Parts: sequence; C-alpha cells; structure tokens
Amino acid sequence: MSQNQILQSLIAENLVSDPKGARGRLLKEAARLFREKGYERTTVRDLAAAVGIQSGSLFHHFRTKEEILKAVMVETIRLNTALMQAAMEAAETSKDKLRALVRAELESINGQTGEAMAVLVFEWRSLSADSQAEVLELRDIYEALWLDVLGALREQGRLLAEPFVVRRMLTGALSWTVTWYRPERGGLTLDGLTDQVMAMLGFPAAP
Amino acid sequence: MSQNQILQSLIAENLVSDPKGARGRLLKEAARLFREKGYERTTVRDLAAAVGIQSGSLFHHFRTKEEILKAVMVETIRLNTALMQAAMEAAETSKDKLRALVRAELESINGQTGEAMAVLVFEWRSLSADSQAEVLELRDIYEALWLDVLGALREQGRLLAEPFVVRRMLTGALSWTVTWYRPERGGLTLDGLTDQVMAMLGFPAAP
DNA sequence: CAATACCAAGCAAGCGCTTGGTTTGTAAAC
DNA sequence: GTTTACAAACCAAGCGCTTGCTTGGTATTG
Repeated sequence: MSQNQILQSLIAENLVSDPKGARGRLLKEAARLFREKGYERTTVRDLAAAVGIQSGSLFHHFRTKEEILKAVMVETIRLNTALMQAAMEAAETSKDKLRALVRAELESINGQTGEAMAVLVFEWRSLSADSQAEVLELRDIYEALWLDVLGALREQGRLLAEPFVVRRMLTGALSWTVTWYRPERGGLTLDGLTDQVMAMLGFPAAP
Repeated sequence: MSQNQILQSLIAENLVSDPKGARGRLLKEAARLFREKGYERTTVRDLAAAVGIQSGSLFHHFRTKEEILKAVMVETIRLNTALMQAAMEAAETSKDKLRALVRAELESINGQTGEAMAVLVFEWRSLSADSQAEVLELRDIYEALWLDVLGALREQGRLLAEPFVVRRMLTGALSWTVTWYRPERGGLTLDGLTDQVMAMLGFPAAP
C-alpha cells in the first residue's frame, strides 16, 4: 500500500480528517501555526484568519482551543502508526525492520506530517492531563512496534544497550532532527540521514 | 576543581547570580516554573509569588519577562560550559573524554541545573530573535568541545557516523532523558545511563 | 425547511507592565 | 552614637490591551 492509499483508508474510516475538508484544512493550518509560534502564542484569531473565517466560527468545529491541539496530535499518531506498520511489513530481517522504522519516523518528522509531529513533541505540556492520558494510550501501540524489533536485535547480540533505553534515545535523537535537518539546503538526503543513524548504532550501510 | 568551586568562581566573576541572593533565587524559581508550566503559561504574578514579592516589584530586577527567560538560559550555559571543560580535562583518552562529556551533560540535564536545561531546550522559541542570536554564540563554545572529541574518534575509525550528525543526535537523545529518566525510582543510575549511551555508540562498558 | 456553516459584536477575565509612594539597608557627617 | 542622606527594594493600585469564548442572527446547502 502506498502512503496515499493508507491516508485514504484512514479518512474513509473517519480516523483522520480529509485535508480538503474544512476540518482537515484547519488542523493543517493549526499544526503549522503551533509549530511556528507555539500553542500559547497562537490565538484563536490567528487560527481563524489562517483558514479565512471569523474567530467565533471556530467554535462550531471545536468546543475549545485545546480540542484543536488534541485533534492535531491524535490524528498524527493514527496516521503515523499506520505508516510505520506498513513500512515494517515490507522488511524481512530485524535490521531491515529497524531501518524501516528509523526511516519512517524521520519521514514523519521531516516530511508532510512534520509540523504536526513537532507539535506532538514540543506542545505536549499544553495538553490537559486528561487529554495527555488519552493520547498516551495511542502512543503505546506505536512504541510496541519499536520495542519488538529492538528486542529481537538485542537477543541476536547485535545491540549492546537495553532496547527500552535505545528507543528513548532514538525518540529524542530523531525528534531533534526537526530543529536542524534541512534536506533542501545541504547534501544529506533522508536516506543518507537514515544511514548515519544506523551507522551510529553499529549497523554500517551496505557498500 | 569541584563543581561547587566552579560555581563559586563564576559567581565571583559575576557570570552567574548567587542562588542565595534575590536575583539568583528568582532565576531558580523561574526555571522551575518555566519548566513546569512553560514560559507562556507562567505569569509575572506566578514568578513574584514564588519569591514572595508583588508582581510589579519584579520589574526592578528585570526590565521585561523575557529578560528573565534569557537570564536563566545564559547563566545555565555559562555554568555548564565551565563544568564540561573541567570534566574533560580530567579525562585522558578520547573515549574517556567522550564518556566525561556524556556523563556531564546527563548530569546537567537531570541534576541541579536540570530545570534550567529543560527550559533551554523547550522554551527556545519564546526568546526574541535577538536574544536567540546572543545565546547561540555562547552555545558555540560548548559545542566545539564535543566536535573536537568526536572528530578525534572518527579519525581513529572508532566512530562509524559523521561527528556533526552524532553530536546532533546526542543533543536530542540526552535532552530527551529529561522527559523519562527518573533516577530516584528505578534501578538505572546516572553512571548506568552513561554506560548505556556509550554502549549504544559502540563503546561497551569496561567489565 | 431543517441542519450546517458562518458572521458581527462584544463580554469577562487575565495579561505584562507602569506609576507614585513607602520601607529598608548602608555609610558618611556631625 | 546619633543624625542625615540616598539609593535600592519593595508595595498597592490599576491601566490598556489581548485572550478564549458566547451570543443572536444570517446565509448556504441538500
């Protein structure tokens, strides 16, 4: 399944909003603004202006501003979990699966959904405790994918550190790329960056 | 030189504020609050209440709220650069120097200055562009320490990835520990965590 | 002809910061 | 050893503005 097919099926199941619809467009703009200025500094007037409506009209689609933030996060996790699962199924060996996961997460962070992923990392505290708990549940599915693959490599003796520590280190390392990685200006492609991450972990790129 | 001696000499040079003084106490509380609730959600009334004065009285010590954020960041970098330099001087081989750097940065993030370090990472965008540029200059000194050591290891063929990429990955990975590492509850000590990071990079701990 | 999507206007609360005046600490002058 | 001088630290009050959100009404759509 292509990335687009995955997106389409999620839309069909009503798990993520169609980016062509009103709600989807708002979420996309919200992700952009939240990343650019931060959630607190983004006003409901900013959000409304970005999609060309009055600020009060926002509250027909969402009950509160926080609900917008939560929706951005929830839909992003749903999409990326699906993308990860698809990326992994295509790989055979544990090493290839790890590479697929790294590559997929780098793509989430630095590609189309990058703005939303950055929001997920940097605006976490702006969610109420209740919403945080809800979103955390979704993340667990996602994290289990990683731990399975890292656990297998550890058993093969090809990983020198503990899987759960490695995963957390990778979460930080890969998220952080959003602050410095600029594929458009500079020689490092996304595949090149993936190679570097794998090399750092002791898996040299095939020659 | 012990950590405390380093702190004392920086205070003597007026590069960081004495935590016993009014200014120092305010900065300490500010770091705590900024980390806990974020810069935007922390009001000048919160800050004032934390040190037991009226909100207006804050503006005798700092001209704006942003100046407080900047001061937290600047003083934190100054202190940690000094601590890093000291930690590295004690090490001999490149591998030991790398371990010293990792250990020192983990300590910055998860120890006494942890709250301020978290602010440095997560509240960066709340600084004006001018202040960002100023703080960045200070960070460059700090980063040069890392690149020297990683460069040496790369030349020895003991590092499979590019130094500047590894440094950025480590920045993310180590910063991220602030979100999950809790030494008080759980078997992993700071030295144990350092071992795990080194192992991940292909430097197994001595038996 | 209902439901959905939106507008125009504005309210109450909270924000950073200012103002004018009082207390407190310090040290020279007598 | 008391008085005088002065700055630094602080308080009490509140100004002007922005914030998230509400309200009552009007188009638009199937």
